[in-house]
Amino acid sequence: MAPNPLPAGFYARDALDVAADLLGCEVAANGVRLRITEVEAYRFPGDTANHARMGRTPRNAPMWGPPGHAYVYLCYGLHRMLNLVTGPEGHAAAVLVRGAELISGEALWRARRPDGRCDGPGKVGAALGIGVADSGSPCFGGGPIVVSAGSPPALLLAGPRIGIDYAAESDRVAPWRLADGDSRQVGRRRGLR
DNA sequence: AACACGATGGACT
DNA sequence: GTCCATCGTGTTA
Repeated sequence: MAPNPLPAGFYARDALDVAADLLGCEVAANGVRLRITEVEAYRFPGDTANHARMGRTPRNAPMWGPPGHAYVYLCYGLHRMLNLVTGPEGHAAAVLVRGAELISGEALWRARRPDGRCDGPGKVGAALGIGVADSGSPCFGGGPIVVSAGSPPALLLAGPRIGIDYAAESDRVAPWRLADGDSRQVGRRRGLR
């Protein structure tokens, strides 16, 4: 029997623990394969930065569904952001993929990211060529986005999240953004340690 | 039906 | 550091 590509319990734990496990994992879509270098946990309940904080809506519906699925949304009318849904069904937590390094698919990567940068969530979405139509699809086989095991970082950094000024102070300062300290594909290093 | 705004990125000072 | 493109979404009326 083939090993389950989704490790038992991998997505049944707190989003912050899953975020740490996702660092170094690989994500592939539309001909490009990347290694995840920066992530951000959106916990549930009680996280005032979480898109699901006000309850279920058509957009955030995948967050309330089973773990191991994608939640993709359009930000600022321009950027497609990739999240991986965590926790059991009904637990609307997710991990935002904020940065990644190229593994393969260089031609497409160059076409989508001419400057070679992939140190922000909108850039990751662009590099993978994903769209909101991919929201809700499975991420461990059978879907357009596939996540698999990779090489974990030797140096793990943690720091406050970015771009959530609307959230409560406690949620803004919480070190729920994680990064591979040895990677160049990491956004604002300010606050990471 | 109208409206305010964003889990950003890129250009610019 | 500042400015703002761009449009789907959620809220309010």
